[in-house]
Amino acid sequence: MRDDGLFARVYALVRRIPRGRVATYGQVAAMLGVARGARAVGWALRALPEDEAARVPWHRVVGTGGRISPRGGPGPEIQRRRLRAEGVSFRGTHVDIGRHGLHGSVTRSRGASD
DNA sequence: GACTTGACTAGAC
DNA sequence: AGTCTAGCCAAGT
Repeated sequence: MRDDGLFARVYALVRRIPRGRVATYGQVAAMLGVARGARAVGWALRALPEDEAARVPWHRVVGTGGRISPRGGPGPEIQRRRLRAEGVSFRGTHVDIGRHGLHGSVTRSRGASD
């Protein structure tokens, strides 16, 4: 399997998250095959270069329950604003993941044999 | 190969 | 609902 590092895999998956929809770190990790790699996913996004951030909708990735992780910068603020711009409903400080969560839309359309 | 760090998660207070 | 602790995973040093 391509060991391009977890980054490429995370980016590729996050990139195909439909607009107006959000996924959790754990969800992304699970789809990548790393059941408890939620933290690893966060690591990948933390290392997300600006040039990649331009094409990767990192703002569509939130924590469990739709909560936005406090990375200690203007990040959360921008993320929330961007999600809102996509029509995502917010329940206070958390995203209404029950309504915008991935219902299986990100289905990997790659070969059935990965 | 061991230690440290971090955009995580679930459970307890 | 907010805060703390313990457990997990991958990458960096």
